[in-house]
Amino acid sequence: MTIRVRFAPSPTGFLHVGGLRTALYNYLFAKHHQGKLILRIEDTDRSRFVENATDNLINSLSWAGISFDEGPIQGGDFGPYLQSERLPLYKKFADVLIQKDEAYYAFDSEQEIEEMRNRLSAEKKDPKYDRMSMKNSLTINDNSVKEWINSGKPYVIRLKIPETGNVVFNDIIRGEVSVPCKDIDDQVLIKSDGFPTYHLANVVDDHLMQISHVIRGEEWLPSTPKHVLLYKAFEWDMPAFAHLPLLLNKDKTKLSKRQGSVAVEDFIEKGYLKDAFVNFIALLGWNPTSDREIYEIKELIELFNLEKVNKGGAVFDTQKLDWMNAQYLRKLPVGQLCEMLENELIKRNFPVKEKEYLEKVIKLFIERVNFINEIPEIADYMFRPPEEFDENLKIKEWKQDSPQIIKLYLETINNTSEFSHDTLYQITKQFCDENNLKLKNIAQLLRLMITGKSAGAGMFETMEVIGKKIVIERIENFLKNHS
RNA sequence: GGUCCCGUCGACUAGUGGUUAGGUCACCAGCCUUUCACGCUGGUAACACGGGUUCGAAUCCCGUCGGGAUCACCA
Repeated sequence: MTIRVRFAPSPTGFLHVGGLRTALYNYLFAKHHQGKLILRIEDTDRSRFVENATDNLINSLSWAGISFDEGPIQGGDFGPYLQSERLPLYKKFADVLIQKDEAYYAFDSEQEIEEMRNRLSAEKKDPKYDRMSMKNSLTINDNSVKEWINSGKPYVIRLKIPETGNVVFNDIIRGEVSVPCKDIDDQVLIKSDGFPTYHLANVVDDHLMQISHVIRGEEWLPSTPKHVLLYKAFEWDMPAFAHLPLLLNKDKTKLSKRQGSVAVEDFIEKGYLKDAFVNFIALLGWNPTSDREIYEIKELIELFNLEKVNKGGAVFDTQKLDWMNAQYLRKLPVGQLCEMLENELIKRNFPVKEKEYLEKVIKLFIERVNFINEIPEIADYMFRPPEEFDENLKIKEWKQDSPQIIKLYLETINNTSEFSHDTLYQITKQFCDENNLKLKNIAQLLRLMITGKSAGAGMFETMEVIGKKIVIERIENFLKNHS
């Protein structure tokens, strides 16, 4: 059997990280089995249609490196891949169900349904569609039904759930799941606007597109029995089901916008590296062994299997993601890091520096950041004079006798022609010995005057990169203002 | 509330009857050191609870509790 899986988002906005993980697992599963990955857009809800949402979805997906074998853009033998373009199909299959007495027409108004629910609630019963007390093709005669339909008045088609028995199905991740039929509602299949509901459309399409495995979020688990019943009503073979654990907020509720960023776009914007992000997401709910954290996509494909997917939800905590981003950042070639840094500098209107200079800055700071965009923040002084000086550092290091010491020191370095880390280190060390000082004191004093900050890269390396002229300028300037 | 799913350190997880319950992030301490990081070493920290089954349970069964999802003419 050839493996065919699909990612089936509805285009209602941006790609959610949970959606990305679902797509990723589908992708890994497909690639692992040399199968096909299909993108199907579930746009059967006209009221929630969002312009450009599909493009956004595809952009985020392709940023993450998830490509599809079939879909609305690349096409395929099982199209169209937009549900809104498959409308006649659903109607046809709904009619099949009516013929087989597995579904029925219903003519109730919204208000009538609400009244029914209120009545049921008052009687302490489940507010399910109360088939026999309502207006539908089960309760009114055939002629009236025909008349209603021919008159063009709105109606829906509902699935006729068996009254007794259980729906039992197997989930690859959870094992056997069983639900009593009496707890399942007569699901609307075709809405009064003629569009199918998700339930009908997804079953029909999965069948027609020959989907072998339905891999989707756990939020679909409660409605899976309806889908199972649908397959049975059509007498179709069922795909295998795998319901993925949810991605959670810190408070363990389903990951949502209210508690922080959830759009993949936001994470791209924040500067996360694609490989780091994918690596991290992949390990949220699945682990090959747990003695390793960093995996290339190739390895993920090789190792992935649904059986090892966890059952419990996973809190989406970005702390480890940040660490992982740093790991990937440090593996990147310097040239690429330079380009990234350059973009960040331009974005901030920092003075433009040549590539060689940026390379040196990268080398100084790459071990100190999780994101490239942190460099302009923590190392602004590499690009322009410090605008302020750390007060605490000043109080701690700038003593009564500091001006004299620095003046003396200034003379020493003024006389050196070679302004490299090694020579600066030697000179400073010697200077300290001669003046009975500790290297530490001078270094921190220099840091204060040249960078204004208490933390940074090695001071002599920093001075080497900034260069003699500017270093001396900054020291003199500081002396002028602090004598 | 009904139904379904789930329950190992703060977080991500390994574990499938016998382990001092392991790893990673975070946190703490020490080392390194011109500061901050990196790195290295060490540390705090978990099997929700109660019954069984068994010579022996994190692992199997039942119950309790807790958490979540879902109950639309949304997906």
